[in-house]
Amino acid sequence: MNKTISDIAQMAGVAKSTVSRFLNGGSVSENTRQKIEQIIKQYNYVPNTFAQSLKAKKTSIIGTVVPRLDSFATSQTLIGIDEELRNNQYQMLIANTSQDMKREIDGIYDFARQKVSGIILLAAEVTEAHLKAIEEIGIPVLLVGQQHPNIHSLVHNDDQAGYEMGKYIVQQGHRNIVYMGVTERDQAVGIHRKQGFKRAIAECGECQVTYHETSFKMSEAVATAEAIVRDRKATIIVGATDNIALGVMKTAFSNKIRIPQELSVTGFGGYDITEMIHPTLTTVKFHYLQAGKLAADHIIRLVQGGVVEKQTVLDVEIIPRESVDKL
Amino acid sequence: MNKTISDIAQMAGVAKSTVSRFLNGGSVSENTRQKIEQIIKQYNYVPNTFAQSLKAKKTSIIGTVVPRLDSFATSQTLIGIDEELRNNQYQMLIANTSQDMKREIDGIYDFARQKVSGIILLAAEVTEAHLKAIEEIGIPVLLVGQQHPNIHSLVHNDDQAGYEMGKYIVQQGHRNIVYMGVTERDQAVGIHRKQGFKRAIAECGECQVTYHETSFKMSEAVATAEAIVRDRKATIIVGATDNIALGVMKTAFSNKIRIPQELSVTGFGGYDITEMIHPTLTTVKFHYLQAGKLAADHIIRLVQGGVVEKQTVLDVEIIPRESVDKL
DNA sequence: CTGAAAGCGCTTACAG
DNA sequence: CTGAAAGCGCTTACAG
Repeated sequence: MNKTISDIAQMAGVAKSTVSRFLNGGSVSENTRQKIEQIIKQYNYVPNTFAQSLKAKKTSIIGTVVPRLDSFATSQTLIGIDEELRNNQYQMLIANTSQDMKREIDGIYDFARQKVSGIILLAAEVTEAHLKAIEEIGIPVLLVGQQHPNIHSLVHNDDQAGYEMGKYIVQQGHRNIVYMGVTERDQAVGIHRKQGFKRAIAECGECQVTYHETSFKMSEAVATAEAIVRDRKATIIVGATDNIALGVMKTAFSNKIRIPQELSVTGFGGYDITEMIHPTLTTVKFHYLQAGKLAADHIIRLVQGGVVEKQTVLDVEIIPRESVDKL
Repeated sequence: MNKTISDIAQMAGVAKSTVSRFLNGGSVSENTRQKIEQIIKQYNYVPNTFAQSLKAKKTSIIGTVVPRLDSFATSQTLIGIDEELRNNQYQMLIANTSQDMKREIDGIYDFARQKVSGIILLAAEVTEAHLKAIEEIGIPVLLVGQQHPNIHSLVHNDDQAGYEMGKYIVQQGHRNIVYMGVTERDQAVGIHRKQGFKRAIAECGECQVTYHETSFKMSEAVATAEAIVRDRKATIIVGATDNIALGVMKTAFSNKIRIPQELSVTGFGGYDITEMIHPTLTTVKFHYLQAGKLAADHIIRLVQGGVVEKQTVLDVEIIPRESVDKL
C-alpha cells in the first residue's frame, strides 16, 4: 500500500505540515530533515499528484492536440515539444484526433477539464468551433503550423517555401508545370504554400501551371497523379507535400516513366525518407524539431504569464536533389 | 472562474451529494434532475478530475512508454492503442524516452506516481531495472514487442517472420546471403527474428550466410552496407528491419548497383513506404495496428482484474514484392 | 429520494 | 523551526 504524507509524518515523529514543508523546500532543522529523508527513502514515498494538483489548482502538464500520429511532421514536432517541456519540468499529454475535427474540439475541452496548464494545437484548420473552445476554456493555447490573428501562432514560412520552390524550378528551365495541392481549408498548405508558388510563377511570364487538388494521403496522390502522368504534358509535378510527391513518384514508376529524365518531381517537408529513395527528392525542408522546441518555449512562457509575440514565422530551406531535371 | 459542485448544488437548491449522485447516475427525482441539469448546462460545469481521482484513488488513464516517436511501428501501435482505449473510456498518456533506458525506467515510476491504471511498455529490452520497477509499482504492466516470462507480453511472431523470410529467399534461389541484424540485447529483433531465419537457412544445406550487426538507424545501415555492397559476393541482403533495408537500398543506389538485378534486398516490418518506393520492397508485415488494439484490450482487462493469457503471439505475413530477384 | 458529515492526500496561512 | 487547523472539490456510507 502507498504511504501518505500522514504516515510519513507519524513515522518521522513530526507533523504533516513539516513533511510538506520539507518536500517543498521550506526550512526544516537539520535534525528533522534527516529523519524525514530517511523515512521517505525507506518507504519509497511519493506524493500523490492529485492531492497536490487539487490544492495548487494547476498542473505542469501541457496538452498537445495532433491530427495524426503517423506523419513525419507530427512526430518530429512532438519530439521537439517533449524534449523542451521535459527540460522545464513540464509533461506532455497527447490527444490524437485521427483527422476528426470533432475530436479536435473535444480534445481541447478534455484537456481543460484535466486542468492542463496550456495547450499546443497542431490543427490543419481553424474553425469557429476552435475559436469558441479556445476562448471558453481560458487556458493559454498555441497554434502550430497554422496561424490565426487572435491566437498565438507558430508557423513555417509556407509562402516563402512555395515561392522558393517556384523560383527554383523555373530557374531549372521548367515551363509546363503541374501543382498538386490540397484543400484550401488548410490555410498553411492549401493557401499560403500555393500562393507563394504562384507568385514565383507570375514572375516567370511564360510558365503554364495546372492546379490539381488531392489529399494528404499517399494513396490518393497516386490515384490523382495517374491521369496527369499519362498526359505527359508537364515536365514537372510539384507536390504540395513530400507524401504527395512520393505518391507521384510511385505513379511514375508504375508507368515506367523515368524520374527526372522524363518527369521531374518535387515535394515540401524534408522528410527523412526523401533522401533515402532513388532518385532523391528535391524538397523544401521545414524545421519541425525546432518548431516543437519553440512551441514548448512559447507555451511555457504563456503559462507563466510571460509575453510572447503573437505570430512567429520559421524560415524554411530549399534542398535541391536529384528528382528535378535541368532543362 | 470555474464552478464547483458546491456552487451548482447551491444554485440548484440541493445538497452537493445530490449533485454528485446525479453526476454518477444515481437515482434522483425527475424534478431535481431537471434543475441540476439546467444549472450545469448554464454554467458549463465540469467536475474537477483531480478531486475525483483523489477520492477514487485511480484514474482511467493508461500510460504508454515508447522508445521513440518517429517510427512507423511505434506510431501504428500507438494509434491502435489510442483508438481502443478511447472506445473504452480510457485515456492514453505517452512518455517518449528517445531510446534512453534510464528515462524508460523513470517513465514507469512517473506513471505510477500519477496513478495511471495500467502501463503499456514498448521496450526494446527488458533489464533487471525494468523488472524491479514493474514489481515495485504494483500496477498492471503489459509488454509489447518483447516478451518476458514474468510479465504479460504481446509480441509479433518474430521467429516465424525470420523463418518465412529465410524460406522464401532460399526458394527464390539465393545461396549467398548477408543478414544485417541488430544487437542481441533486443531479444525480439536481435535474437528471435534472426533465429527463425537461421532455422530456415539450416534447412537449406548449401546456403552461405554472413551476419553483420548494425543499428536501427537508416544512416547507420547505409554505412554498414557500404563495404558489404562493394564486396559483391552476396546476391541478397536481408535487413532485420525495413529501415535497415531502406539503408541498404540507398547504398546500392549510390553505388549504381541495380536492385534486384544485381542485388536483392528484403526487410521486416511492412512500413507503408516500402510499397511506394521503386523497386517495392519484399518484407514481412507486422500487424502493428492490431497489436495496439489488442494491447489496449489486454491492459484494460488486467486493470479491471480480469484474466489475460500471459503471452500473446501475433501472426505475421510475408509480402513478396519486386526487390528480390528469382535466380 | 435527499442531505449532513467524514474523508481522499496534500498545502498554506497562522500561531507559537 | 514546528504544529494544528482549514480547505482544495469531490464521493460515499449513513440516516432520515
